[in-house]
Amino acid sequence: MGEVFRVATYNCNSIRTRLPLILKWLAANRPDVLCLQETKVPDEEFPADAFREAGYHVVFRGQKGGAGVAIASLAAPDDVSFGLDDGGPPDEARLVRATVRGIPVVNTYVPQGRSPDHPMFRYKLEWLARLRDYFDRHFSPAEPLLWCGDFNVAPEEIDVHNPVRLKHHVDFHPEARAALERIREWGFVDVFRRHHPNEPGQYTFWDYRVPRALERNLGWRVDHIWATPPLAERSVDAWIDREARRAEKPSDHTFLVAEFKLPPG
Amino acid sequence: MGEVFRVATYNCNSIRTRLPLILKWLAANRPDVLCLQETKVPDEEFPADAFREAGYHVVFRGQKGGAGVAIASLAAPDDVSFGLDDGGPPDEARLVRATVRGIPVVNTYVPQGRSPDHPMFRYKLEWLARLRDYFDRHFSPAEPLLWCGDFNVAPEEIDVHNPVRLKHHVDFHPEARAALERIREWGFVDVFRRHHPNEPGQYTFWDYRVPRALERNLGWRVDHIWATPPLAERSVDAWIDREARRAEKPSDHTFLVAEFKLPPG
DNA sequence: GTACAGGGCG
DNA sequence: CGCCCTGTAC
Repeated sequence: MGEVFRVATYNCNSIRTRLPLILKWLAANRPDVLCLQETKVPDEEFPADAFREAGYHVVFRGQKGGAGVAIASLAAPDDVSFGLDDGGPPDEARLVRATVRGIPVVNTYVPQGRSPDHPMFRYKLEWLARLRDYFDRHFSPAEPLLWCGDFNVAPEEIDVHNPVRLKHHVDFHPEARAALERIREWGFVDVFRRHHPNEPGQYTFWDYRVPRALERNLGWRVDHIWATPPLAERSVDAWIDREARRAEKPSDHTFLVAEFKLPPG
Repeated sequence: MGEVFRVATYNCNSIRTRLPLILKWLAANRPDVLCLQETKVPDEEFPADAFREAGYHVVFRGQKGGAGVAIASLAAPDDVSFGLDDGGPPDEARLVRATVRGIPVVNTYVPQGRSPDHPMFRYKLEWLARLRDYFDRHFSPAEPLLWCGDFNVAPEEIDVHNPVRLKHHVDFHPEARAALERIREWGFVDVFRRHHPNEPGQYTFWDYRVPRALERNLGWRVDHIWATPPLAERSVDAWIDREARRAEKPSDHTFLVAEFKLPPG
């Protein structure tokens, strides 16, 4: 037989502002794991009690200047750690890792990069290279592993509403896409795309500044759930919950969800 | 015989932040007139629709740098005007006047004065002198008239929690009290005090910066409803609604309410 | 467009 | 303490 394992990722763009929406979504969807990015709170202000009252464990790492990541889970998480551990800047508010029901989950908020000529863009490319190394040092593509989060990269032309005009945007820049491709080659499957091959217009982010971006579907697919092959093969479905982007005070991103059929026990 | 006319005043300290609280209070209390101060919005951002949906007319004058006044009324207002009209700075965001059901209402947000040695304190004293002249030019103490608002003056020792220590505060300064007394002498009755003579500890403002000011009742009575004698004689009750200061996101002030029995018609 | 930080203010 | 503002980031 086997049990369903439901995973979701959401760039909440302030956990303070989005807490009611997240609690409602958790109650309605009850995922085994929810990965959050851009929580934008220092740890002492993270609303951990609200998650516990909703029946979730939660681990998190934030700071004052933005960023911030968290993993909420129905089962208690094991082997929790934060940041890249290669001797470079650990950037702990951008990476949290936890093992839930035996499955290692890495949740990242990849640096956005500001503009192609800004030092932050070099840092983004370097960060993705360091992340590939991180997977290589800690995991094997032959074993189950989940990588979730806001990757700040749209992998393919199909993943942006205007691939020509956006060619030099930091989230669709050839160098950013190549850096992401290096990680995919290490051994990941794009779980959403596995269930929706060649489907255009499937986005997880719509820029607040673009008028009526959601209605006109002028979006980007920059949030992802990727899995190593032994886990990806067990995926049964994946979807984007656009309704959450139509809520009262929505984030500019929305929820991405994937389901896996796990062996019993 | 006769109908009740209920008037309220509230320094909301940002109409944007306080709108939910105000709408709830209006629904529960249904005053004929609500005078608001420190709306802190330019006119194009005043939430007039929300008042209309609550069944209220509303007139208002605001600006970018703070201040801002409004009069909401169940009946349509007549003779609406803004500011002092004596050739000096009109300061329109500090005075709104409207006639409701035949009763002229002047709603003011008197300048606070910053400190006794600051030019703004001289401006405050001058403003109160100009206001006395304004009443003299437009009205007669022999006719009904209401003056409501944040006067930024506690008239008597009984109206502050520590009259000795606060002697030189701009809101209890002898010169400010004298300037207010000049207006009272023109022909006003302090309606709240008429119904609560010699009652200490009756305040409408508690400084945010004083820890647990409300619980310790370290307040000030600086918000007022004053009436000319023919109207004051018809007042039947007046009270301070401290509950609104215990709400979710309260202002540092609270609502002051007065009721009048008007002749039929 | 939305939310942060930091500074001014009462 | 909790508004305003300005500037910055995405």
